[in-house]
Amino acid sequence: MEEIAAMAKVSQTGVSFVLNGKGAGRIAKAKQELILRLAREHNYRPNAAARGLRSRKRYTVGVIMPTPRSGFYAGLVSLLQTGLAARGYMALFSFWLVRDGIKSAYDAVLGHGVDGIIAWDYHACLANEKIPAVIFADKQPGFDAVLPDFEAAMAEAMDYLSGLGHRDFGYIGPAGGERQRFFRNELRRRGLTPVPGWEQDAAGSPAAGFAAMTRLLAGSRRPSAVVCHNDAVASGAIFAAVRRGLRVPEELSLTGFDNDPGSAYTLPPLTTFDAQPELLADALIDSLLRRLEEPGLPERTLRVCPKAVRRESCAAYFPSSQTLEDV
Amino acid sequence: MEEIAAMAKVSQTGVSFVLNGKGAGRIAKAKQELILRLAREHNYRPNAAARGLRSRKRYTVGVIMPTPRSGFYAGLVSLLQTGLAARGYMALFSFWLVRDGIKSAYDAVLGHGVDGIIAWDYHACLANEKIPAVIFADKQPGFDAVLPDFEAAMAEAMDYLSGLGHRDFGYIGPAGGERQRFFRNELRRRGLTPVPGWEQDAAGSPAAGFAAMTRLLAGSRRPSAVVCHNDAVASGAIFAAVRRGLRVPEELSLTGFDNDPGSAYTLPPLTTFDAQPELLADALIDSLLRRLEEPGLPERTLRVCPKAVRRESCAAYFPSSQTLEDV
DNA sequence: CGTTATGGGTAATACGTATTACGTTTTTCA
DNA sequence: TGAAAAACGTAATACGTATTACCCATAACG
Repeated sequence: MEEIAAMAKVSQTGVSFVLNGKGAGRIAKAKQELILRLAREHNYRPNAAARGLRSRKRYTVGVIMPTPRSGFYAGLVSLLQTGLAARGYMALFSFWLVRDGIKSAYDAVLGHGVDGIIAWDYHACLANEKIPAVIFADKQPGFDAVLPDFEAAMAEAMDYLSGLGHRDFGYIGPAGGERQRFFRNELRRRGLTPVPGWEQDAAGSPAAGFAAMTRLLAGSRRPSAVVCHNDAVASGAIFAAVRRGLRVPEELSLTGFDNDPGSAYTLPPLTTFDAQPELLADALIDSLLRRLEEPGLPERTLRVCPKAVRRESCAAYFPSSQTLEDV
Repeated sequence: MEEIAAMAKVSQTGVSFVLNGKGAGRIAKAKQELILRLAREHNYRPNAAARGLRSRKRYTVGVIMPTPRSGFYAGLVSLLQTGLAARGYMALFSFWLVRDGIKSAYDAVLGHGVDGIIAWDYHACLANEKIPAVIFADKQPGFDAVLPDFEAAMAEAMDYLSGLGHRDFGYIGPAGGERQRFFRNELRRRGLTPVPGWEQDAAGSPAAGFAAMTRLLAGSRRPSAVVCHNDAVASGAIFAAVRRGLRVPEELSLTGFDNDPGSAYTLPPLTTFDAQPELLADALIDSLLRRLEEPGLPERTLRVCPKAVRRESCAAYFPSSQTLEDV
């Protein structure tokens, strides 16, 4: 910057003003253009560290989320990065694998200095550090939030399956998770009770889904429809069912969540709920930047309702599926 | 830092020395411990901008890569981030969607100030900016590189299929890409010539694979084995073939690349080549950090050979698959 | 004509850290 | 005992930018 100042025969101050668009009424028009041209030709790039030090804006936001494994999560990562970049911000991702790694994920991001944070689920760190944050898929008083409305989606899934005649429902997904709770609510609303063995624990991978469905099918009776936590789990579950000799969807209906890019090409193609990652990413970015620009704003919670994508993994209730012996 | 200095009754200088482990012989043992304790209790975090400004080390590396869409790429992203974090660095990802977006991807990263760059393919920017870099899947004189050995993997794939009796080979993947070149080399080595229509263009998504296989099968003759650019493409291709009424692998054998987390649960499970993302990520990180620490080192190229994963998508050559009429 | 605005410009400073160059006192050791 | 080394410590400065507080000259205005 000093060099450009010397070449244009002005002070460093002048160059700073011009490059930040505050030259009006301070530096002559002609000189402004000269400076801009020189900066471009020598492709000058302001030193982000110095700028950040002086103005306490880093143009950087931390994104703290679970380790991405599926195409769906990959898409979210890229949407966040590109969306943030489009608004002049850099995304600093920090992934946690297990829940107790969260603290260090926060440390990595905070140690590097960020203007704000996008976080998956709430974590106590957020309260201690007083840093602008928006929380994804969780609501905490005092923080903005973006919530995929899984409750509504679960209701829609169960309504759909009920409409097809199903009454024997299974669930595969993380035990104790939010979606499992919604699943049970829907059972209750229909006057049904959870059947032990028809709910199987599975982290969000195809392998876990495979294992869970295998366990589920080991029982003497089985449900006619299984709701899966996400598409990754569902793909493993379908595989397990088919390998067990079941016809999907004729003998077993399945649904997923997310609308993973691959879920249209499983056999059969998966009926699922598009989480609308573009909307989610937009909502997260907008919520955070809005708060960065205007800190005093009242809390805001945005809800994005997953959109049903009906494909071929659900069929009308098929009586003989009641017991394995019937098949 | 000044505050800690005041509390410990030393100068800021002293605190700086102690916190950077250079207190020996300068600050009394007891005071060192006091300072460390105070820093911990008030959970002091050095200002990264100031530190970066002063010492011209940002502990930051830029990762410039194509937009991740599959689980495989998601894994790579997370491996790079966590691997870098484990060595004290922060990853700044910048994704490009189409090739001409590469420039701005570089700009985003360079504008934020990074110590080094991990880049997918070589790009002219790298030569202009004189910044330490390691290139993935491409070799450029003057730069370190990490190369997945797709040439060897392709040879192994074709040897395997040849061993099963196949001689009519198709290929689905980006036209003009490196892997297509290797595919043709392997054809030539066997005295075969490419059949127009048996090579179909497809970017790396299941949807593209589906479309490509659909086009391929529209011809009057079809290959008995199709090599796919990656698992995402292969999953779409399998789907297209099965929907067309072909039995996989009995009537059509397929292979993929990458060993995507989902590829073990397609129907049938995909025979593929594990790119060994852990090794790749390690190699990239190690290559770059080594150069950051010791700039004068000679160029280094690391090769990682994908490992065959034989599952069920390939079968012995089946004569009647020669023409669609036979089926 | 005196006053005020406007155009054009700079010097000085602060941001928070790491490092260099200096001190002073105490210990070691020949 | 005297000199050198070690222990303990600080003041000053530089990193590159943004901003404040100034300055002077000329134009506009009552």
